[in-house]
Amino acid sequence: MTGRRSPSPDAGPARRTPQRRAIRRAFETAGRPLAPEECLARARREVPRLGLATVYRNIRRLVAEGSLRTVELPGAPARYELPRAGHHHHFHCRACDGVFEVDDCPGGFGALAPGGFRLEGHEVILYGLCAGCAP
Amino acid sequence: MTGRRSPSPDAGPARRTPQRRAIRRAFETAGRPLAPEECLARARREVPRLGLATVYRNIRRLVAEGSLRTVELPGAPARYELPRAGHHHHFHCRACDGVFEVDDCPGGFGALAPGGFRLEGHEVILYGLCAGCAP
DNA sequence: TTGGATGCAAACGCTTTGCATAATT
DNA sequence: AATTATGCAAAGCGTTTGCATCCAA
Repeated sequence: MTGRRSPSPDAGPARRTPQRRAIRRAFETAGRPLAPEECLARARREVPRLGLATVYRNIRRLVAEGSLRTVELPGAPARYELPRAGHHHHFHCRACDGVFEVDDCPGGFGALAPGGFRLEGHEVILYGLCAGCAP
Repeated sequence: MTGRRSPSPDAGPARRTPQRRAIRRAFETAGRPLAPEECLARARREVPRLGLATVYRNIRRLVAEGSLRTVELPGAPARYELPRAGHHHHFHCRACDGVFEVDDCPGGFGALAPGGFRLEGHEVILYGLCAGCAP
């Protein structure tokens, strides 16, 4: 046996708490990837005393469980989204800072990698103005 | 007139210091984008007492001058590279964490943006193993 | 009752800034 | 001599962790 009990991490089966419900609901109702702070703001509508640390802990757990997926962005805090069907990318609005799903992928990356490099994956991020911010 | 003298920022014409020389040389000899810490390590070979803050300040100034370009990456500290000719993207090695230039671009992003969105730019990051790390 | 979950605050890693000192022009 | 540049340490920002308390099972 390990001999050393888990330090404090949320290891066992998840318990049903109002915080968890509110956090999960924030993602379900957003319809787009959320940053932790955005998730906090939304979830606080249900649980006003909710703390940011709780949001981070739950996001981490949901990601580990596969109920949430991490969306890493260049030069911006990560967003988190509910897992969707196919391979897709994201659009980052320069005005409202919102992130939106983009269903498709141009493909054709195989030829880009320099000789001797092994290509294992890719990321595409589109920038501009979302429908709500475009004039 | 402004009436208030510059707070402390490096505003005037750049002076020639050994630190600056070493920092610029770090990028010139690297042949690939560098993170601030990588730049520090390289520049310290010439100026051992060089401080990290000095590296950050000089990088910021070089970027403002256009002598250096920022390479932002998802979930990783930004790199900085000497400005090259055409539009290009980057390859991020999962093993050594190094970043390398990729000369081409697949294009074809125009069709991806959702309806009503205004596409203004894009970023592509390739992942895998660089020539030095590939088996 | 009991171990996981929460909230608050402190700690962290990366980056920026304040300030006294060192160095360039 | 006048100022900018440097180095160090402290502050900021987003994220994680420690800990006493709270609560679901």
